[in-house]
Amino acid sequence: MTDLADGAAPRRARGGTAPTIYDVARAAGVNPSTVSRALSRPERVSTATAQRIREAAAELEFHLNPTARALQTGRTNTLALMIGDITNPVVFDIIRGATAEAAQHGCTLIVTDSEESSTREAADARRLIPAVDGLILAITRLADEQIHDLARRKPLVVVNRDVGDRAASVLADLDPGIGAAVEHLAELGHRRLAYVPGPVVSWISGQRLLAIERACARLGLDCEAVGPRRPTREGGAAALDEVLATGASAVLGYNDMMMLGLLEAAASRGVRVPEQLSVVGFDDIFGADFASPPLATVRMPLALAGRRAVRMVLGHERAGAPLPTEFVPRPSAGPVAA
Amino acid sequence: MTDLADGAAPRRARGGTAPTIYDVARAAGVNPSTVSRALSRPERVSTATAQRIREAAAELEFHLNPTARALQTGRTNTLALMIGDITNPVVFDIIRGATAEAAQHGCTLIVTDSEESSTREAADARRLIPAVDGLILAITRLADEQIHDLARRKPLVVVNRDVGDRAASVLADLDPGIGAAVEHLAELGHRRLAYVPGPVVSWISGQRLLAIERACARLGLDCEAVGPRRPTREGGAAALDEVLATGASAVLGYNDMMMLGLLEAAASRGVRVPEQLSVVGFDDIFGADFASPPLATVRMPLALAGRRAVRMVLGHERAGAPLPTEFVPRPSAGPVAA
DNA sequence: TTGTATGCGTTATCAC
DNA sequence: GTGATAACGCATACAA
Repeated sequence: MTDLADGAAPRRARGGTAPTIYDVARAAGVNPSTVSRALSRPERVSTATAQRIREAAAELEFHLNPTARALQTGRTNTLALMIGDITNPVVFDIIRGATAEAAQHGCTLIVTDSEESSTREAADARRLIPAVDGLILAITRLADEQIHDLARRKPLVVVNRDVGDRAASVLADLDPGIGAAVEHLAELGHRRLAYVPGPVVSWISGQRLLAIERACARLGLDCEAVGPRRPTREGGAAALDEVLATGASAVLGYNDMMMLGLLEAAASRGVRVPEQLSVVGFDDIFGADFASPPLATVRMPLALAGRRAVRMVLGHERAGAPLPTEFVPRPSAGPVAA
Repeated sequence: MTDLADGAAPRRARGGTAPTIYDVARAAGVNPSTVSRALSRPERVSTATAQRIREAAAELEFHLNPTARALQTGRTNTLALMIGDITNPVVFDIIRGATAEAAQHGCTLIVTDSEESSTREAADARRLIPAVDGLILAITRLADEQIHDLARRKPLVVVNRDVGDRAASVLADLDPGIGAAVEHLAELGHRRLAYVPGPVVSWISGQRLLAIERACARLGLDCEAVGPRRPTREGGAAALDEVLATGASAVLGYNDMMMLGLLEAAASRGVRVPEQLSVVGFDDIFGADFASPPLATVRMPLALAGRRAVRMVLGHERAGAPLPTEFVPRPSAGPVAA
């Protein structure tokens, strides 16, 4: 079978470098191309030689060189997950779902953080695109046209943003979650709502407002949007005054981060939640459940979105129905004061 | 932009495939090897031809194929950052620091999540190691020997764990932060502390206890460790009874996640913090500052740790002094009841 | 079923 | 300073 090695260590045909299929071929007494077949297309090789080759490979601790394979096949088994701002807790679940799904397909995931810079995001995309089989964009700052250009070169999926029919996207159906949230507020006696938008350029922020307005129209509530804010705790805190000025008894915010900030501002200024103001966020990020008071929120299945994005970019799934959102009632949404 | 060859679009020498240095060479009227030099080693080419080549490359929208380059040079300009559990918020600062530093060096970062499985971590490492220039292990579940094996094949840095002199690591100096925390508790009148360890296998958990014991010895306090727990909110919540049973007036936990859980358990059971029990965590994760009450904690500069890990694995920095930790006082640590 | 020959796109080693 | 040519390690038509 194998020559006697002079130790427990696998014998390396050549110095410190990793063994190649040539080394395996020599050890197994076959041609290198047979080794390649045995490892990539086992069904095209007799079971006997396949067995011999596997043993030789194991003995040598051989592993296919992914770079060489990629150069030949054009496929890298690698996906890029481009994150606009990795400090945003919503991406945690997306990353987790995506890495898990990618692993199931034998794919590795490259995660980039653009630190909110569209310039950097564009540069990373250009650099990465020849080295990956597909791109997933989460919280992208790129313009629709830039996204379309990328999508012409490699499979591309955008999470949580509709960029038209020239690029695929994983979207959420906001109505179930937002509908339930507004219904809940209506049942608690609220009649007048405020919405704190995120960045004006955010497509999803606009969608959230539209869904809120649909629900309000259906249930006969008023809704007023205040000035847009940065999607941060500071932005939410800064919005408190304006929200109170609207006379609304409940506020919905672009995301949890902002409402967490608004909650802090309310506490430090003696505005009681939910007695004086009910608060509802979006995303159900880490911390929403143990904020004080715990933050009611509308969430979408982000890990599922990450998984679906991977399946779509790999061509294993076509764009399906939007993912359902869900309302999570918590103490920050309470009855309107008598 | 259109794909029409005779439009304003860059002319593609061949069909849909990306242009190569051969295409650039033909367009610039030079040899392919000169193109390669002009792009990788501009100083070895006359400025005139370099200029011509750059123009031709730009015209063709040419980009070096990183796969082919990697096959030839053996360098991929890629690092793997292997995360033991990506749901742990501490890793996000590490990821952020590492991605930023890697970007500065023109390196891309592959992030993996082992989902707490050492088997999977080992498999990912074996699969990735031929495709990267180095490995960074954060929250690794691998045994020291496995780590040493990997370190023999590629540069490797472990974050927050000492694996001896056979692999590099980025460590924290726990004494400043823990010393300040214990001093703070002592000044508040505490005399008896409890420590809730994380997993018994966790090297860093043991280190934290040792540092606490050093500080207690110095300041004349008592410290008792209770049974180890899972490093989760559930684990921390489950430890509450045992902590109270020790008679300690203050508890330090392996990490913030656990102490956040303990805080919740205390609230739901009517144990007032800090009046009946002061609580101190580790890591200063997202949410620690707005928990109720806000959680005092000891933090290390995790983003800096990520940056340093990248520099070390790239060979740009040798292991330096441990990174300093810092105590962050917050209301969960208060005066001992009279 | 297996072996032969060639190409993937780049860099490296020579010549010139 | 530039050109020709051989690797890098694998996959794949094609021949046997």
